Parts: sequence; C-alpha cells; structure tokens
Amino acid sequence: MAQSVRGPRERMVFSAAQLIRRDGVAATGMREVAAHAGAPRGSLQHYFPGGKEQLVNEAVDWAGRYAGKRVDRFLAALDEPTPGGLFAEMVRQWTDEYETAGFAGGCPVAAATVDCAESTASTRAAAAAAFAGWTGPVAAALTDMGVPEERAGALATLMISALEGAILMARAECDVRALTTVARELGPLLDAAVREAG
Amino acid sequence: MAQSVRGPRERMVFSAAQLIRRDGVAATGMREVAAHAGAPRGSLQHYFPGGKEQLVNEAVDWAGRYAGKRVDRFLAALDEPTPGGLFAEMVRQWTDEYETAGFAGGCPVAAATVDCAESTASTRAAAAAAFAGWTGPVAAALTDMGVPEERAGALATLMISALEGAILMARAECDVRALTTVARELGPLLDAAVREAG
DNA sequence: GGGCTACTATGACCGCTGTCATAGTCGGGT
DNA sequence: ACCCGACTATGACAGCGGTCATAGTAGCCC
Repeated sequence: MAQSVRGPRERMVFSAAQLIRRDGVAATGMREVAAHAGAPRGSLQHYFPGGKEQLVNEAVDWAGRYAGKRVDRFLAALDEPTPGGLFAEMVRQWTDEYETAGFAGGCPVAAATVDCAESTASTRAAAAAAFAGWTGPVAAALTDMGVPEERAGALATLMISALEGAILMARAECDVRALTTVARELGPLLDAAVREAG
Repeated sequence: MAQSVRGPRERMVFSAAQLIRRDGVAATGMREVAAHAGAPRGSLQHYFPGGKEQLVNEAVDWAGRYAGKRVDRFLAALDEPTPGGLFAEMVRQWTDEYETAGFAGGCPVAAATVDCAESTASTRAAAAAAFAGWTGPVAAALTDMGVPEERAGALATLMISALEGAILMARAECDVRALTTVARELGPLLDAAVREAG
C-alpha cells in the first residue's frame, strides 16, 4: 500500500492495478489512471507507447510479482511454518482488507483474466505469468515444509484457486464468510500433506 | 446450450450471459446482445426498461439458476453419488467445454462480480444470489450423501470457490491443468467428509 | 372498422474513451 | 548560445456506448 515517492511511471502502474481491481479493466480509463497517480496525462503516451494494453499488462505483471513477494513475507512471519498456516495467512490478508477497507477491490489478475482473456492475447499471457509467479513461490514454500515435490505444485494451484474463488464470493456477498470457510476447510488437508511425507 | 425457440426476451437474457462470460460486462454492448440473440434492437428498451443494469442482472440470475439445476442433473447421472464424484462432474463440465470449444468463456457470475461489484449494487446482489442458488443445491446434495449438515455448506463453498478460481487460471493459461488439479486434490477430502460421518 | 396493446424500427443525442498531433518546458551537455 | 533528449501540456478526433424520442407495424378484442 505504501506507494512511496517512486517515479511517475511506477505510480501509474500501481494506480492502474488498484483501479483495475476495483472496477475491472474496461471500466478503468487512462485519464483516470493518470489522475489517480497524480501524474500528467501526457506522460501516458510517453511511458506507455503501447497504449492501454501495455499499461494493463504491466499492472498485471506488477500484481503477480507483488503476490509472489508477499508469500516470502508470510513465511518470515510464521515462526512454525505449515502449509495450513501459510494459507491462513494468505486468506487473512484479504479478510483484513475487507474488514477494514470494505469490499471494493478484488484481485487485479482475476479482473484482467475476466475482461481480457478472450479479447487481448498479451494480457491473457500476462495473467498466466502472474499466476505462475504466484504459484511458484507457494509451491516452493510447500516443499520447504516437507510436502513432496510432485504434490506441492498441485496444492499451490488448489490454494490459489480456492483463494481466488473465495475472493469472488466474498465480494459478491460483502461477507468474508467464504474466505474464512476455505481457510478452515482446506487447512487440515494441506497440513496432512506434510505429515504423510514425514 | 440448446436455446430452443423461446421468446426473444429469454433469448436476449441468454445471449447476454454468453457474451458477458466471454468479454465481461463492460465490454458487452446492448446492440451486440440484440444482434447475438437475433432480436430487434428496439426490443431492448421494451423488455428491459431498466436498461443494461436490468439485463445484466437477469443474465446473472439466469446463470445462477442454470448452475443450480445443473447440480441436480449431475446427481442423476451418478449411479453412486459421492461428494468427490459430484465435484469431478462439475469440473468436467468445464474441461469438456474448454477442450472442445476453446477457452473463450468463463463464468458469467464471476464476470459480473469483477466488473460490477463496486459500481452497481443491484448486480452485486444478483451475483450473491446466484452464488447462493448454486451453493444451496450443492450443500443439499452433500447432506443427502451423508455429509453432516454443519459441514455441507462449508464444503459447498469450498467446492465452488475452488472451481471458480480454477476456471480463472485455466482461462489465463489456456490449459485445463488447474481444473483437473483441483478435482484430483479436493476429491479425497470431500469423500472423507462422508466417511467420517458414517 | 376502430382502437388498443404489444412489439418493432430507426435515428439522434450526449458523454466518454483511447489515441494522435502538436507544441511547450526544463535540464544538461558542449 | 545552442541543441537535444526527456518529459509535460492540451486540444482534437473518431468511434462507440447506453439511452431517449418518435414512429411504425401486427394482432386481437369489441
């Protein structure tokens, strides 16, 4: 959330991600992004000669890297790392936001997928890369915890799928119920995967 | 998929759902819906005086009811119904579509949530209702299979969350991998819930 | 037939969007 | 002083969006 005082370019990418996750790609205007970033409108065509497509792709990319880095921070925060604990932490990031800031925003990668998967190939690819850059660290964390390598990837996919779906339901219902539910139900399954291996 | 030769009104709702799940709500135009439904443009304001908002809401509603009914049909197709089998069937509907028709479409309810949750309260509510009308039958089916009532709802939420998330990932990756993965990983957990109870 | 309702058919309007074109400013190098 | 690159600033444009207004047609009841 801290946007620091980075260059205007980075601020615009960040703002784009924020607006996209709130309103979707199509409903987010370029002028709006510039205004939100406090950047001059003219900078858009300067920094993003590829137009909206480029800006959206970079926003998706940014979101993917952010999610990946976030995983490492979660791991550092857990004194006894378990798969279920990691998942609970991932979910808690969202319940915290929804409880303090309201249900305004979803996942920008999900928004890009829904809005652009069919129409804009490059954005679809960016979304796939973002998911990959998120699943990777999660899977790596699972193997570090003792989950067999061949299952770590699958469980990481399951975790992120369940999380994304629960985000959708939570936003629709304006209730974190779905999020807490998937965390509670999936936790034991995830922890069992390390016990089996040990 | 069989649209039969229902009235133009129903055809437009159906077409709206189809276009929304492909391109998102914002990118779907009213004129486009009419054209896709083979309906006259003038009928839009006749049948949907509430404008696009009403049309979208009805499309979401339709999708929710369709998903709910679909559950019953899945149950009828399974000779020995198990939670994991039901989930596998739900997932298979999507893998089948993606393998035969390509990754063009997602879930219209997810699209409506992403595009309208913040901007259009009534559509957000329609999406919540659609999720409820989908989760309900699934939970009921689980209790019929012997899952304790207090867990059936939670597992239904987990199933739909995982499915929705996997749909997103599958579309982004143009690969059914995520779908088959969640089906494989979640199946045993779901089946265990009935065994525990018995 | 007259009239009424349901539905269809267009055309126009206004707002907004992404993009282009053009020109301006600013700072540094030489 | 000069130039040049990076960046900013506007204005215009063409297209498309949803919506309104208005008029036309079809069928049915009395």
